[in-house]
Amino acid sequence: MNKKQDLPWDNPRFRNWIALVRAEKAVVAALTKALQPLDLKIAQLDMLMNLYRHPGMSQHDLARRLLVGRSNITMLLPQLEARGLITRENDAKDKRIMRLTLTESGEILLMEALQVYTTLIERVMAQSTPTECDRMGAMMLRITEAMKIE
Amino acid sequence: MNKKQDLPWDNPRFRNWIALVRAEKAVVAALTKALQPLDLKIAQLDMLMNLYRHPGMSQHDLARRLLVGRSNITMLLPQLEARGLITRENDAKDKRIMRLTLTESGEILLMEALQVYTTLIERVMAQSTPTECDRMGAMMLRITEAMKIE
DNA sequence: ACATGTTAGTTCAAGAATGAACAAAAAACA
DNA sequence: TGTTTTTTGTTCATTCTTGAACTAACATGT
Repeated sequence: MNKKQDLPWDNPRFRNWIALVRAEKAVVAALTKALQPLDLKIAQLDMLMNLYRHPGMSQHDLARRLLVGRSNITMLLPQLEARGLITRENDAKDKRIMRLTLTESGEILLMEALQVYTTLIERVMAQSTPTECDRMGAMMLRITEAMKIE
Repeated sequence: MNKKQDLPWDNPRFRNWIALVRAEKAVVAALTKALQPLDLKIAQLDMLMNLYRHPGMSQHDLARRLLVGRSNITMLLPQLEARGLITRENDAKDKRIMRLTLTESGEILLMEALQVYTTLIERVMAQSTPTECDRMGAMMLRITEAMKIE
């Protein structure tokens, strides 16, 4: 076993993956900072975004969509509820389910946050041509699919 | 202000970014699971990798390279030290600095972990041609650079 | 030499995320 | 109907991560 040759740093594919991870971290850090004036965490923004697109969602669905545990949702939602950004109502038919919806002020804050988000992403994606960007996006969808299998 | 038109979901660039985030999460989840038999967390693997490439690194340098706080390093290193994977020695000249190095068993474990890591990344990157993969990697480097400025 | 400032590492309190165990409600099925 | 299983959400203990405050050691400048 030739050690040197097996080292992943010499592998272009590996280096490209590392580059992706670092880029993602850098953008997440920038987004975190950019959202501070709105007093919003990324996890909170993710929740608001999902509730905007799917009003009346249950906590379980929200957790699945965000790829987090149900308990995490239970812990984080009260913050948003206390700020009046969302409402939690019991489902009429199924008393286990909590139906989540954005309030008006929640929607307003979301729109502000999305403005911040898109501005940042524009800057990120301005680093490549639209074609290149689309190609990357398609590649990422394939990767996500590949990870689901086995 | 046309609301519908401004929604980021209609923006291809935005969708591509979301795809990247989801792919990264999926791969991280897969890697976390793949490393379980070795009883290694990703954060620990990152540390071992860096110590392998830069023996005698200080904790501060390690923190900067991993983009985490210094205190995080302080909290996590004792685990690796207790398992005999690394050593921490005071620098001879500057008594503030702790010099970190991999032990032999640390290096052995690292090699096993790298095998797991590279196998996974091969599967990830097999989703695209080498050219496409390189293009993506270059794009990520540009993004990282763009995030550093301002 | 001495005062000031900077750097390396630690400690601590707080927030976020996880998974296991649990209660209540609903669904499946005999 | 009555029993069992599944689903939804909560609670709890644990781990990870952060940022601020702190100590010790070094550096700078007068």
